[in-house]
Amino acid sequence: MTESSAVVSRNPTYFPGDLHRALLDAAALAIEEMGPAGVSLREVARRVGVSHAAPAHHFGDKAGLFTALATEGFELLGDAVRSAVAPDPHALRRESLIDAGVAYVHFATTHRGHFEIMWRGDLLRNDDPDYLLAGAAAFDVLVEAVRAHQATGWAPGQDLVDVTLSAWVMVHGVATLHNSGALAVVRDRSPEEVARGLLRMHTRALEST
Amino acid sequence: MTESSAVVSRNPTYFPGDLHRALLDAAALAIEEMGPAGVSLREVARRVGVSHAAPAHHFGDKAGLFTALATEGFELLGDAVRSAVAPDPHALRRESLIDAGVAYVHFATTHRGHFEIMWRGDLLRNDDPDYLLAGAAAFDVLVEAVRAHQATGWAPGQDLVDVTLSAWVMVHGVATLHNSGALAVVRDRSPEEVARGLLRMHTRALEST
DNA sequence: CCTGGTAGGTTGACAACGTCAATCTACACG
DNA sequence: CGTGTAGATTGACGTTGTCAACCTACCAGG
Repeated sequence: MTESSAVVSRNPTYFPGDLHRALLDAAALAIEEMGPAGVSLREVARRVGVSHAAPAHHFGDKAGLFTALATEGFELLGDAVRSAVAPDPHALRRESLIDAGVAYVHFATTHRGHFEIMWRGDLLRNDDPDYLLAGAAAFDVLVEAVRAHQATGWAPGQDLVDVTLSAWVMVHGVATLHNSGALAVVRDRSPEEVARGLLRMHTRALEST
Repeated sequence: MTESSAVVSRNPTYFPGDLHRALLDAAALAIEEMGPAGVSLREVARRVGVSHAAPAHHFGDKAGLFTALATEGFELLGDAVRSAVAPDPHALRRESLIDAGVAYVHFATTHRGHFEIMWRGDLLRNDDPDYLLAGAAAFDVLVEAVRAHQATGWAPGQDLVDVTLSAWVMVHGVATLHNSGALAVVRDRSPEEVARGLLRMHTRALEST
């Protein structure tokens, strides 16, 4: 321990562990702290402790890093919503849609680094196949939440995708307004509460249509 | 006409007309074309035909230009919603809230340059007094739209700000999802149509509560 | 041992960017 | 005619994204 207590590789060239992972984590944290516009590849490299060109080497370019982060964001978002909907897949509950929506908003507030980059087409390659696929998969999770809710007899006559779109628009509006600070100016309720209130109204409105 | 047909000032130092105005217009157009992240002060200056430092000279810095543009955006948005609500201020109509929301979405799609910058706190000074004031004024227009609707006997028991918040979240969700391209992936309906459907449901849900 | 080959990072360079101090220019006013 | 000043330019500096060239540790075959 003459040097320090940090784990240092004998090899100065090879990064100790998964640099890919470390870069994504650092990027997410940096976005959370400084906003997407304030993050540079060199800043991310500095945080991880590698050369300034290492991030570009791994992800092609800046858009590549952000695209990878956004893709991961969609996967995490899907996971979060899925586990909120179905703690037990066989127990149908009348709150599944509401819980899904609240989980969406909760993810947006607790994973700002990921969430903020997911919708910024000017910072990433929004025609990337993985990105598109992950986005579609996340939407499918929302559709499944509605289907589960509909299976309890709710809103039997409504088009599945239409109802999903309605709920999505609501929770996405809450999430983005909150993250831009606009929600706090008007009301000091938590975004999750606002979302829950909206979704309750939504489900009641379509109760037996 | 030895030179060209363009209107050229005899004076090379003074910009012919309102440079302030020209810079804002160029910035809005540039954002629409390249997204906020792709716009540089030098690019804006190039479009207008002035030196690279002229924009910063007028607006302090990049955040200053974007803040001014966002502030103008809130004013324009307020105007658009206001004139949609009350073509005749004495004619109470049951559609005033719906028209207001649709106008909100219509503005977002037809003024992307302004709308996209209005919510990006990392690119502007979101504690700027003018910016905050313009935002609050725009929200007040939404509140007035709800009040007008409520004056027809709709949703008499509901809190004014709460109902406004609900409608705002919906139309904002539609606007942002559309502008990020996500809406088109799921449904090919126009964002205005989606907003109208949502608001119709919203007004029916609270019809006599 | 040693001889390539390759994956993983580094280095150094370049143009473009935001910002700032210094400067210049045309006008207004005395 | 002289001087102040608002409006815009110039030139410089440090930072950024990107790219080509390079370097280093590891691996396989002889």
